Amino acid sequence: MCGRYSITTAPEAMRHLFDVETGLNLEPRWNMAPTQAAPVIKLMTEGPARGHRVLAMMRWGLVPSWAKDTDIGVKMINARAETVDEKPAFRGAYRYRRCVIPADGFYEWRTEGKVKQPYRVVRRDRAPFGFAGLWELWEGTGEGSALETFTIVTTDATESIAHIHHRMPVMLFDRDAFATWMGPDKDAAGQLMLPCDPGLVEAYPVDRRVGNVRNDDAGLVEPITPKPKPPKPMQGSLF
DNA sequence: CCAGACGTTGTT
DNA sequence: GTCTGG
DNA sequence: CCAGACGTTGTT
DNA sequence: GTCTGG
Repeated sequence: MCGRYSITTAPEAMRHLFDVETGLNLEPRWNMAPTQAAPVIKLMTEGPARGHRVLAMMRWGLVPSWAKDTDIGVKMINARAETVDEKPAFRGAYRYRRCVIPADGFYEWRTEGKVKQPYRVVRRDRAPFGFAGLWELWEGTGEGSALETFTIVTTDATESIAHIHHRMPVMLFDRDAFATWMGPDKDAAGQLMLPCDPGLVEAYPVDRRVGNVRNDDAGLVEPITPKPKPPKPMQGSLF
């Protein structure tokens, strides 16, 4: 699945790749976590700019419009591609509010013996990409409580990373895919919800510090070389 | 009809 | 074990 | 997703 | 809001 990712791409490169203007001052994020505000590309749904692409900061964890409070969002950080067209929590967003979340890697944890080892999944060419996402507007009760939130669509893991984890986010690799995903044709968008070509991605182990959301620095994306096990002390004496 | 859920992952 | 915070 | 808390009373 | 369970 996808519960942590990175987006360190320079704003200028993001504007170019996603064809969207932004006045936002985007700092690199090596450790984006649920409930945090992340840059998301959507189409304006109303007003004179209707249909235009915009980059907005949204909270990760979709809060449906009918929710009494925003707590439910924590449980909605991912949406299964297989059921996104049916589930009450996602159906409306899937039909009308598909979005693209800029990223340049995501993290998956694998339990290895006693430790949970994090891996970072990236494109083999190290280029940024987009996650297929859905967004919602939650207006709450009072004035000024409006909140935009998003979720990341997941599918089966592609073969090259399946040894780490059996699910992965739906990845969009180029401008055509971004346009189709956000476009009006729901069924065309649905065709994109597949595991990616295994040749396009790879995974490598990273520092376990990424587990703590308070850590957010460039060291988190550096490959680590697994520590060799300390040699066992000699049992008995040879002499 | 009303009440209550509405989600995913991983593990057993 | 389960919930909350980030 | 993981990490870290998980509680109350009274006193300062 | 809308679906499911009873």
